[in-house]
Amino acid sequence: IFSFNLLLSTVSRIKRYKDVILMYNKMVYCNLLSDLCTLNILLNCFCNLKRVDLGFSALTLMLKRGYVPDVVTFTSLIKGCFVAGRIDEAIGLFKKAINTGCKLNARTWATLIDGLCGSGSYLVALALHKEMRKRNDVFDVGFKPNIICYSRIIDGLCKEGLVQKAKKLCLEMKSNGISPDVVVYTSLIEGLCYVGKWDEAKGVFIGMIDQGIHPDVITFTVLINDRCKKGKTDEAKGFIDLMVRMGEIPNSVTCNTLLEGFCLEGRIEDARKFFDSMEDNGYDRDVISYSVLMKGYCKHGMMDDVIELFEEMVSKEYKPD
RNA sequence: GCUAAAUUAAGGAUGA
Repeated sequence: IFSFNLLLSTVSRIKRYKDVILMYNKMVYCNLLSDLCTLNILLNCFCNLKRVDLGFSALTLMLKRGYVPDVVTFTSLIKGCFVAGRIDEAIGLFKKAINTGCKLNARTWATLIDGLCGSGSYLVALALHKEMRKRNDVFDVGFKPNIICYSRIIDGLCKEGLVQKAKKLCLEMKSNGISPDVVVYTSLIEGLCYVGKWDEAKGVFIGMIDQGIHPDVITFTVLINDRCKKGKTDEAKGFIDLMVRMGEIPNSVTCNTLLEGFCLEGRIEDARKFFDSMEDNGYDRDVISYSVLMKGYCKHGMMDDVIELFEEMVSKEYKPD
């Protein structure tokens, strides 16, 4: 059976889930007795085929055969529930796993956070996180969120405008010995910008540099985006200069953001100047660069320029989207 | 001891 499991897992890993099921059926036909591992592979295939219902059937079979579902079983089923949009059931399974004494690992937790954040249930994720922390203080249930898990929740909270909660979670993370990285800092900066706390955002930016965390192109783009949306495009331009001095090269997203800023301020000439300078500086352009500038021209009724720009875009083999 | 939850995994930015 080990050999068969190895075969099935290999086929499963290359995503040929249906073939796994066919092979499994042949095994049954040949009276080969499967074990828990085989059933886990099978169950996972059902879940990945968006058939959690069949996944649960596999679970039933497992129980009927006297096997005790393990971490792998639960993790697969949780993922399957999310794939099928059955969020409440995913949470229910997670709790059931803990209550039945099944020791969950970092991966199970990551799967749950991934599913919750992926469906926008950030507050649910936070509540579960808190609950798990409490539980783990009483009895070790294997709850050890890594920086990715923290980061997803922190970012989600920031996007909901709940920076205070995000900051608190970040402090908790630190107290657990995990230092915030560039992604976490960037999320917090974006969250602060989102609620209009620019000074505090700038403070975090300076703070991260003090901590030796180098802001990257995304960090700068977040700052630039905020300044642009607040009508402070010159200040935004200043950040482009700063990032270059700090060794970060603006990418197309960074440039598009500033381009949009100029357009929003009605400074179409400056937008064009910057657009041209992008080429000179070797900064990347993409379809969005053209779209943004064309939108600017449209708003000013400069239709000839729009057409000219569009033709230039097509001639440079940028595909209109 | 070998096989299972894609650990070559999973988190942050721009226009429409």
